[in-house]
Amino acid sequence: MFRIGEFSTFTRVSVKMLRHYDEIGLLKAGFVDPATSYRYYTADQLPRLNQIIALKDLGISLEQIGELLRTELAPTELRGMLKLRKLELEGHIQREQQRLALLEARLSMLEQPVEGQGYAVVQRSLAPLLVASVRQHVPEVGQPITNLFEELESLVSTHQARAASSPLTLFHNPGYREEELEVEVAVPLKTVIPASARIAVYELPAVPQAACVVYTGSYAHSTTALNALLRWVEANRCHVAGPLREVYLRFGADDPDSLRLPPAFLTNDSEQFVTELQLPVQPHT
Amino acid sequence: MFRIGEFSTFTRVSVKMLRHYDEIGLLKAGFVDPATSYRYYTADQLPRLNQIIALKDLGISLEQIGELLRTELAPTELRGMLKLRKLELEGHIQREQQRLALLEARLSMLEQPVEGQGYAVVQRSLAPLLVASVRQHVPEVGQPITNLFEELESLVSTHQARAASSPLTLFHNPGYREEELEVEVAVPLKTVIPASARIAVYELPAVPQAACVVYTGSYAHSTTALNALLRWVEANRCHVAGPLREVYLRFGADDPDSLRLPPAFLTNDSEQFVTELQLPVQPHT
DNA sequence: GTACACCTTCCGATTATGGGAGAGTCAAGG
DNA sequence: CCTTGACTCTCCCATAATCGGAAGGTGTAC
Repeated sequence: MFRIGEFSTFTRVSVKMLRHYDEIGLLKAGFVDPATSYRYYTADQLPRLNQIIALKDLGISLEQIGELLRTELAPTELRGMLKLRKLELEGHIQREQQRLALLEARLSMLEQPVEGQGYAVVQRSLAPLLVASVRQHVPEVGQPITNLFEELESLVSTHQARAASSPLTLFHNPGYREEELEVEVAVPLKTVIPASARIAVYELPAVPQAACVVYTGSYAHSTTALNALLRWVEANRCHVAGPLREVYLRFGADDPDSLRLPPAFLTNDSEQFVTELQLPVQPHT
Repeated sequence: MFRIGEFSTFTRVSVKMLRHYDEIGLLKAGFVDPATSYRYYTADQLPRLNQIIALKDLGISLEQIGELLRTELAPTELRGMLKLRKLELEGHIQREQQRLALLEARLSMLEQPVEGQGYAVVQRSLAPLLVASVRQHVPEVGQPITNLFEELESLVSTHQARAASSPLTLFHNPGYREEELEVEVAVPLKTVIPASARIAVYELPAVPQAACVVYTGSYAHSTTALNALLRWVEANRCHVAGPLREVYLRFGADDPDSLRLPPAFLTNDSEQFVTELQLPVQPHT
């Protein structure tokens, strides 16, 4: 039987935390003196505590750990989780690196004078466009969207209905933009093809007036371009009248004629990409 | 001028957060209607917000970001921070992997029956030992300790005072073990050498009774060994009477005779290491 | 002119963790 | 046997960044 302080020094878990684990039932003290309420721990409890801190280091919340330990998890299960977590961690690292790239773009933005960032914003109208599209909530722009494009393109190609213009993404104002991002990825069609539950086939409405800007380079630069767009909108005293569209004019540098490659977001070697942002606007108020 | 919701959708910062940033003065709304308290944002504020989220993604707290932006940071400075952060991130990744290794050890512990974990705990006495030592708070076991050993060994070798026994670490109960770990790393001496402010030279007291266990392999296994030790202490109804000692009997597999290599913690290829844990105990109560 | 989307403030919750107050307990030494 | 000092108890509060919700006011489009 060890007192809480001793147990704390050997397990390197703070007294506060041991008490906390006791409270939430994650690791109850082995014995509690009914007279003094002193907690006493036994060596038998060490394995469980070790499990707990191992799982905690895996990034699992205490609540989930409690559930896991309640089910007396088989070692193989743990192994599996370990592997899974390892993968997850690697993916995490990758995403971190992407973030760094994006961030680099954001920072480089600051190095130039804020005003003339060299983005030529033009106002024009957008023609209606027959498309096949998937609309979906995604946690963030990137891989998921590329996957959606792959799905769409493969479907459309089986019907040989692909029109020779660029694929695009529409960013729908998702409620008040808490939580997730609602995107609609769309590829142009020359003929109507059967829709499905997931995939809609319809005509994107014409837009009488849109502020448009073309940017080159990876997705990381889109922030800057959007910035220019909004600045234009403000300067011209219009207001936004529809979801932002992002049109992938050129992507896949080696194969500029192929429209069938989905855009590769956030890759490093994407400096040759050409993208247009289109923002529907209405003049005046 | 954009209303908060619109600004939110385009910057992908939630309305709640925009209001929060306004409150704490990180990004004040460009204009607040005095009658309605409506917040209005301008395109001019986009760069600043982009800075904020860039820095936030760097892992910097909002408070610090505020300070940074107040000083109108030079771009080169930002570059530097970026590089720094990148390094930091890589280090972080490395540590994560170490943690995974340690964790693997913890988990594998579970795969064996909890009882006989094959650790032979013996009780014996420890002789007094003249040492040079550094006592210091460290955030975690690992690199810092290795460095301390290097420092000690190099000092001792200039005096040619090294005794031919193993270096060790003492883990002092650091208060109640909140915050940091207080370790004392020590190398044995055959003669007294001058002490300094950092480095103490004295005789470690003899310990009449200590529970000892030898384990092989990397530091990751020490948890298990300590576990066995505490179990023994409990079973033999003694209690702990001093700081835990960790004696590095063999380390640096290629050069078993060299006592001058500091132990390499948490490395992968350390399966040949031999370490003894010694825990001073007192019988009975 | 009414509905509906949007905005406001205020209050509370989250998760893992620690600080501190005020009071009780244990063990060792006088 | 009593004091002392280290230890423990419970309770309350705080953090940082973020969200949820309630109650009430605003703007605008049909």
